[in-house]
Amino acid sequence: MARRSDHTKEELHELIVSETMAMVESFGAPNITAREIAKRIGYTPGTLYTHFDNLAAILLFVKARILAQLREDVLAAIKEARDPQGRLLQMGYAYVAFAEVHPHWFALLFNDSPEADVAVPQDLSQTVDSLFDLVTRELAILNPRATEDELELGVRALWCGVHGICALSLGNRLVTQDWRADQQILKTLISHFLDSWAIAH
Amino acid sequence: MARRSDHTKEELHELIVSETMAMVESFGAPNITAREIAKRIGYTPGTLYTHFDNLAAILLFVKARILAQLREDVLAAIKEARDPQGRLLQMGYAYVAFAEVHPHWFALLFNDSPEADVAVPQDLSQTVDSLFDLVTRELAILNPRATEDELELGVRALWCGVHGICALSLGNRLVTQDWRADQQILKTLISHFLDSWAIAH
DNA sequence: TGACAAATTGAACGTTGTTCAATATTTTAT
DNA sequence: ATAAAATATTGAACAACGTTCAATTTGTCA
Repeated sequence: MARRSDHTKEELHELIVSETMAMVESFGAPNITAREIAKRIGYTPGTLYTHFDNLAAILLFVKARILAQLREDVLAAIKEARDPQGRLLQMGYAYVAFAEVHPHWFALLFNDSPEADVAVPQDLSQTVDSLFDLVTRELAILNPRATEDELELGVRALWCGVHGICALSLGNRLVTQDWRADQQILKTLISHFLDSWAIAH
Repeated sequence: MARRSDHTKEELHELIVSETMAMVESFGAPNITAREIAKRIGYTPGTLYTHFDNLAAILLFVKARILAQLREDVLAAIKEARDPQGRLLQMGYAYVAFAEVHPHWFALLFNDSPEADVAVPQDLSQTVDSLFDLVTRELAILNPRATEDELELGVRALWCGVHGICALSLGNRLVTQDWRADQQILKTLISHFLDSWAIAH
């Protein structure tokens, strides 16, 4: 059993969140138990509840970290190409790759309905916004005459499109089944969309 | 307590599945309990397990019904338009509308990872295949010169795109937030994709 | 009517998230 | 240094969960 001076409040918070994040990655959020988290960090379950309201609250912190990591991946992908089309394609690749390399993380981010009693922290919205801006910038270059509304619609349409590939290639094999050509699907989707986008209006 | 002669085996099977389906619609699959199902149909929990292997098995039957209903909605939508673009748009509308009218059904269909010990029945795959064919037909009309591989890629790209809108407009408001213009996003996505599709190759 | 088959029950098991009085430890005040 | 106050941690407990299964009830058929 752990001593009080083993970790400061902050260290323990960090310990819990990072351990949970690792557990989610390996066996998925639905299989996470408070008792297992506690055992792994060398404490008893009760301790978790002196630092967090409940399990959902812990997972919310994990969510924020996962999203931050996804953002980093997408940011890094931008440097892989010099033209807008290429950058958007690379960003899409990064997004899909993230979902396939860390399926459980991705599932936690998007499949879990948020608990009603826990508010979504600003962190999450801000990170999402910054990702939106990245896409918006490229779409604006490709079509300088697009209005703000058109841009917003375009970003969301493209984002949803890419996201759909991830969502369907995840655990549920109802649509993508064993086709496994997600990258080709991604290229098809983005190319056709951008083809028309660059000309339109 | 229920009598043996109250329902035949088939009636009880039907009773369980349809009651569960209604429960999923109103408060979501994760909040379904075996005890509550049993109470609602006037039996004890044990009875469920003489007709189904476990809760997941019941939900699998529910899944099949939900998918069948989604298929009917999409089928009905085809009659709403006379040209391929219009039909594809209507199908997309139907898909998105289904997700928004029955969010819990949709979530069960696509968010739930299938249990490892329960096999996906043919029912599901077949229904999905028939939906695929509907989209393929329209895309083939729009571009008669597309190869089979291109068609398959196109269908999946489009499907994923539409699905992404649903996935993101669901419980998780991380991306679509309160924008609520899913139909506009849908139209943007499909229009741009088809614009390029009809010309390309 | 009696024997057999089948359906249903209800108590039980192990596990879950969560709570909270009791305990152990550290910090502060004297 | 010692006592007192503050805080962290524990571990037992609770209700609810999915699931199992011996016991019981019910229906069927000879």
